[in-house]
Amino acid sequence: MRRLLLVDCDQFFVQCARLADPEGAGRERLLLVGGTPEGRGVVTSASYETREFGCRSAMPTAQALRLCPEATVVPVPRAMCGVKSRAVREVLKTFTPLVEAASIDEAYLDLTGTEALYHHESLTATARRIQAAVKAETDIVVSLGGGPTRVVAKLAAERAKPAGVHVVEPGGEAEFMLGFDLRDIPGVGPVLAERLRSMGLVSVPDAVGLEESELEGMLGAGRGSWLYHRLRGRGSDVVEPRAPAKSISREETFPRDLRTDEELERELMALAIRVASDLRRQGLRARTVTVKIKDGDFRSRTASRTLDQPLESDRAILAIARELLATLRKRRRTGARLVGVGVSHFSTGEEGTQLVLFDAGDTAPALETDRDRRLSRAADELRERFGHDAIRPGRLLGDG
DNA sequence: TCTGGGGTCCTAGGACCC
DNA sequence: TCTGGGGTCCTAGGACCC
Repeated sequence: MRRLLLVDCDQFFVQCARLADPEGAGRERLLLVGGTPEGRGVVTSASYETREFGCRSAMPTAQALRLCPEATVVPVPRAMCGVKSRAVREVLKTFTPLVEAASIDEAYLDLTGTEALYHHESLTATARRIQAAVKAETDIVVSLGGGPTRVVAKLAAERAKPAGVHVVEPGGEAEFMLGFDLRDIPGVGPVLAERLRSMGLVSVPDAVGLEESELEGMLGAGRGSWLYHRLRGRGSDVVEPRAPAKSISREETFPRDLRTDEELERELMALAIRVASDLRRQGLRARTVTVKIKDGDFRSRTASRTLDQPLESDRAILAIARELLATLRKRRRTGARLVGVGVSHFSTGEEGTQLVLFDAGDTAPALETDRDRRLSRAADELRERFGHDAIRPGRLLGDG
């Protein structure tokens, strides 16, 4: 039986916004982070005070403002969020080497085997010391949940908020789970929750009496068995460092739907260049390029292409992206609210070079040449020295 | 008043190879 | 000449998380 903790920052973006601007956002009790009053953005984090009015994260900001007209809206303080996220993680690492950053504001800790080190204090006592240390060293308020599995630790942290600690003792998982709705279980989203509700199942007690085979019959073997164990607080208890990223993508929702191919291509270019430069900054090349479009009616479509040769240059990645956008637009040409570009199937720069060497005898022309790569790297250097606006797309792409 | 941006994982069908 | 099964890769879509 493992001893896991989930450390979760309370209203993380709100805390960061207040720390970033003590005289402004720092004085606002009714604070919404993310989006704008007029635009299409949503709330990333709503202060506890605005939640009294019904404001929630992921809610359109305009809607949140109608619920709470006195609220102040500020943009996500990205830099401060990065600084505080890393700072919190550093504090956590002083308690155990087994720290898994699950997201920007959450981390799992495995304290199994630290009992002697911590003089056999309770997990609750350790959690309180961690909470105090994080506050003292980073000024960030966290809540902690403890339990033998990740799902139990996660739900315990929800129960602990705000600024609390809740530890579920070994053997107490099943009973603890009875206090939740199915929708609260991580992995049960809106779609599955609605499907369960249509079968008369809303809370954990509604479903916990069903046999595993019954749930499998209702949801399919995989999901049914998965849910059967989740209902009892069973699941993974593995805490390990996050694997390296598998994809990089950038997307943008426009203030108004774009109707023409020309407008969309212009946005696509900016996004492709951002993706490509982020890719190079991480020393990677990518074999797959994906373009995503979300039409005005919210239908989302993707097109992707995987190549033998891994790419890193602005020119090559944009060329593929353009082709994919044309495919999507040919299939359905209607107003688009969003376009996005992503890359995946990474190799490191070194591996990429190897592959290109092997392909040297191939008759197919290389999609990306050394000249493309040199141009892109030169653009990276200019950006580094003079800022993002120093580069004009024409020059950057080598056709100017 | 509609509904962000950055990710991960899963599924399912078809191509292709052995 | 007809038949098949398994494994892997690719593509598209979608659920889900924070």
